[in-house]
Amino acid sequence: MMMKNQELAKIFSSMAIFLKMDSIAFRPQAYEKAAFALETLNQDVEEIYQKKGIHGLKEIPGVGSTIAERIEEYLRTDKIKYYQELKEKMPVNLEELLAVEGIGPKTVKELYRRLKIKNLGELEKAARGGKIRSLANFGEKTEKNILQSIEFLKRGRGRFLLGEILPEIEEIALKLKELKEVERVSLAGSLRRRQETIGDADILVVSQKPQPVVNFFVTLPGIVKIWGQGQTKASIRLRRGIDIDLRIVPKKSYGAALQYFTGSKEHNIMIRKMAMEKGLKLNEYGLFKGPKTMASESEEDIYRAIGLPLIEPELREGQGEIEAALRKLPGLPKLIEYKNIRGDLHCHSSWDGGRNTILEMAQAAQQRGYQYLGIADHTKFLRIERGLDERQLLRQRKEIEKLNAKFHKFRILQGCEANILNDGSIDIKDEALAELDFVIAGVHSNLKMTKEQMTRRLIRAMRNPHVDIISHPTGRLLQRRDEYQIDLDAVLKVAQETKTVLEINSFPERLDLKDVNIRRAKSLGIKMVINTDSHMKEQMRFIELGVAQARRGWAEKSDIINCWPLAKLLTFLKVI
DNA sequence: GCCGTTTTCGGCCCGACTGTTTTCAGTCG
Repeated sequence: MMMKNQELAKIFSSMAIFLKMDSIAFRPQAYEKAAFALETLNQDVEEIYQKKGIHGLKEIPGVGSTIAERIEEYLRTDKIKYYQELKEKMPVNLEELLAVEGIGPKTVKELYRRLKIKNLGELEKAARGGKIRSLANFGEKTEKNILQSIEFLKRGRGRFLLGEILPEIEEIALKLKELKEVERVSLAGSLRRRQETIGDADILVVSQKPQPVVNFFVTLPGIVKIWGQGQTKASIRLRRGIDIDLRIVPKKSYGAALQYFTGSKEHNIMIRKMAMEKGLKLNEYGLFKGPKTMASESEEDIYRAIGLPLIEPELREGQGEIEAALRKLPGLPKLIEYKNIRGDLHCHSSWDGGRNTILEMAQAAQQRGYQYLGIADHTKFLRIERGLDERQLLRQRKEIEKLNAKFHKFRILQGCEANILNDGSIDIKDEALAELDFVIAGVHSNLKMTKEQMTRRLIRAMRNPHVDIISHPTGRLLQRRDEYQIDLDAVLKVAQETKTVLEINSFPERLDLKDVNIRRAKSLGIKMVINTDSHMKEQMRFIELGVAQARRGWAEKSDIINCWPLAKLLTFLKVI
């Protein structure tokens, strides 16, 4: 989807790096900005060009006449001459070499000029052969560091799922909190913004005595490498491969530091610019007017002094949040909060092979403070998941009714997660679907259809009057499988028309819908539901990942049907 | 190379740490 956007973004980032090699000022940032704009654009650059030509391209922020011409050149000839020239001058595998910790554009250039190093393999060979230490401004230590970084790279570094990293880092944060020198601990960076995958973790600590905190941090169990340690910061790698950066600041600059280290980079550049326009200087120690501190202790103070309301971390992606904050209407959304969830409408039970009985799942839901639980077991097409048929659904209904009779102020709703077959029909008869409190339908088979077929398949399912919710609508699995081919615009349009609810599936590798699609759905007034898809009661905690994704998608509690009071939900689902 | 309710020219975010140097450049976030 939107291939040319991504291709161009990659080319422009590479060009920025080539320009940095030659210490060219500012032009690299211009290319980086254009790359970011293209990467995050939700329109196809090809389409823009077809419809509005080069003027349309220039409307993209960060794209001026020169870059617009280069985009045009690429769309027409599949090449950019200037880029080819830069590449010929320096025919190296940038992506590979820059992935090595401590190697930047200048080093790549020097290594190529002196040793003709073009890729990771050649770099490793040179380092092993002791060739690097002989270069001017390189030494033994640099050579050793390069070798070690390569080792780490080979062992498969990459990004980690939010869901697997968040609990681990929160545990470390707790340990830090217990130190007597520590006054406050907060996660920062992409973890605090709850990005779906995390490159490395940032922890911010408030302390008057930083040294003991650093010492404690670099001796945590499970550390395989200390990247560096200073007076106020340290950086380590844990055995499982995640890097953690720790920063320690005095209380008075906590807000400024938190704002600074939460990012994103794009958001912060815009904030800093706004500060400058007001004659202020913003850094991680505070917001200053000359020698005078205007704000520093809390993020809220900083934003206010710049003329903005506090912007929630999940929104700080440079995707229009500052513009929205400056607007009166519609302004910033009042984001859904973690405590707004009143129930989970997609949990499996032992009926379809889940680990826990309906009662156990219901008890777990009650412990979470929920008012209701939706049991949505697989249906018969999915034999491998022991999917239920019409008769089993009827028997399950009896069990649920019995359980419900015993509850006070809690209710189990019976649904199912039915299968959308190839032609868009549902694998359970309409009469049986009509008996259920709600129906989730999802695609679980034949995922590799063409875009037209898959779109038609989903649309037909949504037009079934019994179908209330579409589960994991785009089918992606993070780091494993792409979304299936669908025309999402067409699907959203039908969801809007049929009032079909789209799921925000909270499973760590799903998070589907994802943030940008949640935002698109919301803008069309489409309702969503945050579900965990739990196959055992322990997985119900994944709900916080779904809420995080919803917040990143600018969702408010009115957009999410399982934040509504039960009565309103039941009316919506047409349960009597 | 982009951008403009201060500007069509002159600005463009900033500090800590490291390793190599003897005063600083490169990298990172």
